[in-house]
Amino acid sequence: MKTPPPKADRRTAILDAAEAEFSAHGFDGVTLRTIAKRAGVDLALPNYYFGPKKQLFDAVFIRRAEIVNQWREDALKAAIEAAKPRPPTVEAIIRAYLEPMLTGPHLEDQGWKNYYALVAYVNNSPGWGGRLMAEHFDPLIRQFLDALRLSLPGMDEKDLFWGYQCFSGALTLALAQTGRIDHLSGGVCQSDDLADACEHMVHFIAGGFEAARRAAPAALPAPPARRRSARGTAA
Amino acid sequence: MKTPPPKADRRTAILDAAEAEFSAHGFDGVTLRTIAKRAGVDLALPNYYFGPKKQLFDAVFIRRAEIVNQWREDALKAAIEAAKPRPPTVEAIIRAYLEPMLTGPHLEDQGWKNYYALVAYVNNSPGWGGRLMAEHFDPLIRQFLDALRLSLPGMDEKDLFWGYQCFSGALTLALAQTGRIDHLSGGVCQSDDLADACEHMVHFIAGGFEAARRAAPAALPAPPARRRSARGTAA
DNA sequence: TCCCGTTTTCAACAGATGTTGAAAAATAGA
DNA sequence: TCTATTTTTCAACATCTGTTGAAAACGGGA
Repeated sequence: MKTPPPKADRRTAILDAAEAEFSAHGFDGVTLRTIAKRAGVDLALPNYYFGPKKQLFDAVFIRRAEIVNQWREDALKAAIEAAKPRPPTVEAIIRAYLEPMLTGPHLEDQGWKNYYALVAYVNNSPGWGGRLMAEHFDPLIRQFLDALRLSLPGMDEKDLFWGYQCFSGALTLALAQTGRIDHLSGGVCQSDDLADACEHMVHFIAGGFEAARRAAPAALPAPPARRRSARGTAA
Repeated sequence: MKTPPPKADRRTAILDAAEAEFSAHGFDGVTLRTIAKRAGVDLALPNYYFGPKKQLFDAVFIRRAEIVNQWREDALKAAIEAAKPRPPTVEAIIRAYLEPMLTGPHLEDQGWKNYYALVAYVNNSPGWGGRLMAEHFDPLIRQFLDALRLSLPGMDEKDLFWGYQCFSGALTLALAQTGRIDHLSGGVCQSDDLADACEHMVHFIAGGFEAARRAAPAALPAPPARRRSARGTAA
């Protein structure tokens, strides 16, 4: 009566259904009727619990955000602790960023896979997507950037941020689980095998950051000459 | 009478408008009325020229695909030629893949930037997006993978494909130009400065591929022991 | 048992959506 | 000019969309 009792909890049924639908078809590709039918509830019930459609989407996005953030923060602190008094390796930091999300028993739950695809969708959506990401993930990202700065002494700030952009892009595409790599590799890689993706990403991304630092022109007054050829502007 | 005369060409006006709208809001986030209004034409005209909505989307996607493919194929061949008789460096291959898209005078045209955002949208869309990408970009991608194989002797196939997945993800997020990196870096990086993104990506991605080869367990009978801790499945 | 707050259902709304057919206008060939 | 073809407009269609208000069903405390 006072606190909302978790009874048979149709709330989570709605969230699960919305999660699956939104992650597969995007915000505008999904109707409340589809969600309600999938959740096995009346059409009016999502609105009763969550208000308008956009608030339902936000509720889905937020539900698991703090959980995964906590995992990653713990992993980062553990990596720093394990390496003391020196800063951890770049690879250890990347691993702390990726492993809590991409490996572990929670991946048996299809709901988590749907959620990851949803995060990928949001991260690639211009405008409102960026706001959602910034609000819920930026604080932790800054912690990782701070750790990377310590592990990559002398690295230029611009290189660091562009490096993170590469990192984030690689992770985002992995989270999307589009099946592209399955087709391209002829089945050698499976995009829903997130643990496999993680293990490979760790090496690739760590190597990328270190190469980006090596290639940095540090504080040279003049940048190296660009080699480009002119080309027509359209067709 | 025989050939469709390109007159005042409302066709391209429609394609341009659709390109801008689809890239900003996705397929389902856009109405034909919005596109028609933006193009300054009647609502029925898109349907007259392109058929149903999905075919209009495909027409937008295809229009510039062959152009950019031709650019990249030329750049790859030039890189191979320039390095003969040895294979080109990994960095040269990555550069041939990125520079034709991300640098050059065609980026003055906002239409091209919109198109790139559209490609990012398609590449992150599960299901039908993968089919579009595969149909129009896979042949060229396989050429680049072949070149990478020659430049990375001894690299495991799985590592190569997962490396390409990282590469593709980094590029895709850059193409999306979501503005995330602007906010995160406090203005140090600008996501619509694709030439800057390109120059940094070249080093990062080339380093990633080389690190992925170094880290490869080659053909060891038993993979190295995984280090993970158990964790709860949800909350 | 009754009562009251919560949850669920039902039916309907006002507006938007993709698509179409027929009419009108423009165009080009004779 | 007349004529045949293409292009453009107009109006409407059937359907679907998010949202809502009122009624009904439920559930636990007296």
